[in-house]
Amino acid sequence: MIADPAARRDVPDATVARLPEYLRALTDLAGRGVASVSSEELATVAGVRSAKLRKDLSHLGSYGVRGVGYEVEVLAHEISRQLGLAQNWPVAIVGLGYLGHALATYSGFANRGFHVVALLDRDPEIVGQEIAGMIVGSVDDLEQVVTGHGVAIGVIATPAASAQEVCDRFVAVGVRSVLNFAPCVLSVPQGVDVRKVDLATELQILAFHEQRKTESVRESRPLLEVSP
Amino acid sequence: MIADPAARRDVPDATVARLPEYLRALTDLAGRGVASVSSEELATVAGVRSAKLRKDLSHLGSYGVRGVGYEVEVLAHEISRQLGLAQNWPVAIVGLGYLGHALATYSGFANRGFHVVALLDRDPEIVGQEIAGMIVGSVDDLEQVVTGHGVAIGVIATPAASAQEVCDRFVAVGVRSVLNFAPCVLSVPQGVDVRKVDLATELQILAFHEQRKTESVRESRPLLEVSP
DNA sequence: GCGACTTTGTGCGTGCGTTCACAAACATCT
DNA sequence: AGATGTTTGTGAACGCACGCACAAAGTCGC
Repeated sequence: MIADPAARRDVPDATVARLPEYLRALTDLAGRGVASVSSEELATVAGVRSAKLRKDLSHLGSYGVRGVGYEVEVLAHEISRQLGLAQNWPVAIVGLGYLGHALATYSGFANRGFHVVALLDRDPEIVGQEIAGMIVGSVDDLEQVVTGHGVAIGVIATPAASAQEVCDRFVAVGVRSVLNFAPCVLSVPQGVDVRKVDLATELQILAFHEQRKTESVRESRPLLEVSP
Repeated sequence: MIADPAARRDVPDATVARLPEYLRALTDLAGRGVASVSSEELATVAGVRSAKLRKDLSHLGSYGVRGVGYEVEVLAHEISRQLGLAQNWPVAIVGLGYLGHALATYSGFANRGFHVVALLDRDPEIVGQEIAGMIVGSVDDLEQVVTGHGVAIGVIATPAASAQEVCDRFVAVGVRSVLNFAPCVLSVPQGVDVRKVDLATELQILAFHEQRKTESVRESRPLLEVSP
């Protein structure tokens, strides 16, 4: 029963996006001493429907036992492996404003297979400072730092104006995965993955729905102006 | 030609999620003095296909001119209005670690219709500090602050262990939109929207694809061990 | 060992989102 | 005014993802 070769390819993007949440839920359970879970229980903890969870997991292989459920440790290890968290990814963070600062000190990275090996900034005021036990280097040394540490993932937390330039330099020295916190679109050659996180975007989506809610309240009570 | 009533309902979620990016692109263009854009140009700046952009905008109404394009100012204003950014949303941030700190000082909020009216923390060391021109209050006063300022959107930047409790208290005093940065699932009653941002999740998704890339490289060059 | 029960893994129908391709609508030039 | 060119808005086809519902596969009790 070799599950890997068949499942190795073709994991849907939507599934990949949920794997980290499953892993987090499993880690939680393991920490509470739970040894085995059903898809129903795990789905509740992860905030999805059980059918969706089972279909997602089926793309990784067959790691459950019918009539019983999943072994927490085994499943967590398997998801971890498939996500590539077995190896330790060297990460470089460019831009150490408040956000970069938060990222550098975020323990969620180290705990999950990521190792921040370099902090870089352009501002001479910030270069030389110690943040999270590391000395902030100059962005001038980006190429040297990336190749020296074998950085695989670049994190951009600079203002939008500098983001494309930093990205280009990352790509030029072989970085093929970029996490962008700057509010702008980065153009990259094929083969390079960019994921974008914009804090304001999320608030705006919430505002849209919030407005709809308050509008529907107003509609149920018609305005005086339109009444005869 | 009344576009609103027909378009007012049924804006697909996928479209709503892209509106902030369109707005950002338009603001960029306006700042550069551009008065009019075609869907092709705007799509490039926003990082999508022109057909998708046009279909998205069609859900808001008909604000373009065939043969010409869109007026930047008009379209930006319309998207702004539909997103609910015309009004100023009072936001409260709970949890002022590095991340909360970054959120409090993030200018992207104030620029886009959001007004941070309260910062709250549990740690007596942090309560009383001045951050981004505001004094951090105690989380004990959450109910009073929320009702006093009419907070509509609550931002949770606490550790996972405290997130659900803070969320419950938000909901109890009428907050129906929550932005959650804690790595956990929040359970809320129907009618309350929760959006979650997990910094580690994005890195893990990148790691997954990064691993696939390096694997496929290894496959094209077979390992020595399996060669005879 | 066998029946009853539990839970996984999955085939199938449905709905949503994206892309294509084109007609409608406007501007411009002659 | 008519012809030509450009760009929007949208109908239609396609593909992906989700949820349902159930057979397959295991456990447990007797």
